[in-house]
Amino acid sequence: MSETRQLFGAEDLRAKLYERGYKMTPQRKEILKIFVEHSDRHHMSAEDVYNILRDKDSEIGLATVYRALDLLSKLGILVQVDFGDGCARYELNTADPKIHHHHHLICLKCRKVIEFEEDLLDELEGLIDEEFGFQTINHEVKFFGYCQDCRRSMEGD
Amino acid sequence: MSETRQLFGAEDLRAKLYERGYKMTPQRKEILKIFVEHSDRHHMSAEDVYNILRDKDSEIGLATVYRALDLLSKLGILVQVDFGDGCARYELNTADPKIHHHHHLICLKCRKVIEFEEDLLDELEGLIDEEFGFQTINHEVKFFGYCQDCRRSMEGD
DNA sequence: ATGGGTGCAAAGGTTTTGCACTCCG
DNA sequence: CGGAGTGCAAAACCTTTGCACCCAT
Repeated sequence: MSETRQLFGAEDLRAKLYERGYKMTPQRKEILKIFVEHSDRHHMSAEDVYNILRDKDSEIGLATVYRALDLLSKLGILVQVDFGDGCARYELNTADPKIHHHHHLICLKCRKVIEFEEDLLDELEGLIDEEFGFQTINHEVKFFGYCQDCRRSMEGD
Repeated sequence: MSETRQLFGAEDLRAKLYERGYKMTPQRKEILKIFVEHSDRHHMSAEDVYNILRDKDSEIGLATVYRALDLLSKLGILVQVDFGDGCARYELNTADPKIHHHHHLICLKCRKVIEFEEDLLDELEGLIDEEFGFQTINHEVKFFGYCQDCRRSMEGD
């Protein structure tokens, strides 16, 4: 009875892969593990993951990282987010679809990303289905602006 | 007394450019004109704009298109949006900051983009300033999912 | 006239792909 | 075993940059 185990284990991965006819490999396991271990350090790019692997003396190639991130996203284990900084980023998708609605404040000056929780949009999804017949799988809300620190440092302008 | 003139004219552009020390050029005028003329066909990429220019036998180079799109965004005339399809897209920023809050429904299957208006988030910006001291300049809301057509065509699955 | 702007081509960065080899099931 | 998965390097993309020339101001 380990339903409230931590985030996402190797067996969850195996099951999800098997479900769709993919194989479990050490590479996929290792890459997912990095996201679980770095669940504090959200939204990592392929390069970020690759660098962590190299630090660990892993032999996993960059192409494999890209392929794994893509696959894990398709399986709904990761979600891709894009902060307009020229590379795709990924973060763990928490299991409960009602929980993963955190959003991002992106500072246009220092590029810092602040997260916040907000479930305000759930009701909106219902309206969107009614009006457009559109079934929302995931949504993404980003606020671009200036963070507290940068606002202070710009006061002189 | 032409305050309610159409979208965005050459003189508005000249003024905005001058204001920041940039020059008015035929290229910049032409590129903006494309957005005004194609205000129905939203969110165009640099390549899209370049192709329209080529159809018109314009000599404007792709690098100039990129530079102009970047500049027009900095001036607040265009806004950059990203649908995760590998290239940056741009659309006209309507003059009134309270009006431009339309958002996007992006179909994961056919890549169609549906727009909808929703000002629900204005109140949220106030809360964000209070809580994080973050000053929002612009926000972006995207719903990823399946459109009506694709849902129908997938019914067999 | 003069400094910003342009066009071209080359370089840059991220992501994808072809192919031989490996290894999971 | 057999086919999916991997690693490497090359290719493919989108975007930026260097440079000589051009043209708004």
